[in-house]
Amino acid sequence: MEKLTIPEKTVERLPLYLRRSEELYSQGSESATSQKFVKDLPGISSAILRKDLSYFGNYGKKGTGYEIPKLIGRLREILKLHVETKVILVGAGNLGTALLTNSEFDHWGFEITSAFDSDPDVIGEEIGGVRVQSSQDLEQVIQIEGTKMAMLAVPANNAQSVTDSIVSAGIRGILNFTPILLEVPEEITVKRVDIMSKLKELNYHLDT
Amino acid sequence: MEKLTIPEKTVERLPLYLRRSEELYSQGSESATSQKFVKDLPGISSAILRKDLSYFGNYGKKGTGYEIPKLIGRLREILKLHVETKVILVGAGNLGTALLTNSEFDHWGFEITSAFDSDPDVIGEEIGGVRVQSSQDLEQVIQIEGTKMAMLAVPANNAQSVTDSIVSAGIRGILNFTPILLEVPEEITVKRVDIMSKLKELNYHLDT
DNA sequence: TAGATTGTTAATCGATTAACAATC
DNA sequence: TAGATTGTTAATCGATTAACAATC
Repeated sequence: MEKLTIPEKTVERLPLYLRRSEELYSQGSESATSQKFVKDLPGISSAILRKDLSYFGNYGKKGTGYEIPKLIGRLREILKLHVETKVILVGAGNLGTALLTNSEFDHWGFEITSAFDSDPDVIGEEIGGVRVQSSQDLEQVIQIEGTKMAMLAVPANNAQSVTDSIVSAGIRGILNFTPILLEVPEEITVKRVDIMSKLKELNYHLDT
Repeated sequence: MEKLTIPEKTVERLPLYLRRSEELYSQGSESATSQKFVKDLPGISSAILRKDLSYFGNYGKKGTGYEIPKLIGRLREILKLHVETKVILVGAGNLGTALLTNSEFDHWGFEITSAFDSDPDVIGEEIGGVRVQSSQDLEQVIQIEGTKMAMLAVPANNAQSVTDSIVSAGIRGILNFTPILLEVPEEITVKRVDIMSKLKELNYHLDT
């Protein structure tokens, strides 16, 4: 069977399409043309929207456009939002607390199953419905739960050692909120949330 | 005078190069070849590093590579880290607090000059050396300070109205931490910190 | 000098856009 | 049917890579 590979750029745009669909729907639109759809999505043309969607099937109606509720359903399927993916959080400081109390995870098919911290004052606290556990139990809990994804919101100086530990316990994907460039085996995927780089790009654009 | 435009992708990689340079330096390296430099920078080849750097001048030495301290200095110049750029923060909740107590801003040439919130319990508090002001004073403070950049860490339902207000007060670049797709005039630049999209991409890679 | 690596050119690759036949 | 827009092809554009002359 031939496996069609979806371009990386397309994968990156899909969540944006879902957000935009939900926005249009909440504004009362039942359908939208590709033109109307990409209005206010900077850098995305109607042609690219049509091409991106066409990788997954024929969702539009020639002459009229796309039915929003149907599109939302399809995008939620493609993005597998009906399956709950377990994620752990390491580091329950201010940022960790913001993540634990963020209601978006649920909407996007994620469940933060456990949170960890090394501060005795924080261990045992319940934040956003999750009880914070000791970092000492990290590896054990990952192995028991079988969790494959982790968010890393610890201080920079702990980032690499925590990474080594969660990777050896079975974590395969890491969302890294620290400024550290983590070293991991090549089969492990790391994505960074890099605020400073984003700010610098913004700054660069304002100057240009 | 001809203005050489730097590719967007190159601009995005520069902060990463600075981080990697500082990492190498802190590990005791005084110099590095392009090969050694891009080790552990996934998706970046030595050729692309050399090409990116060559847009700004000849920083390497043929036969030996790049001198790290010199490279750090050059990158800090290119990225204009010697100039302090003023940024305001709107929303001093958990995420806002994490930003206010993040020491990276200073290192990257940013100063959070003011923070705003609408919660009376938070207004007047000092967080990370910045006193939280009332959102009612937002426009006035922006105009007096002449700030051009803002970070938006407010609840989703306030995001668009706060945006309208800061844009009318003179803000030209926004780093958006909310899930809302902001509508702004086309001369205003918005960048998003989109955690759910990053998690979804990560998730997609683990499945594939 | 001999060995090594940069800076740069030309070739390749992939993604975006323009354009239009198919069709609702 | 007439008008409009999708889905898709071919052309364009831009970014990455391979390769090597220049040179430290």
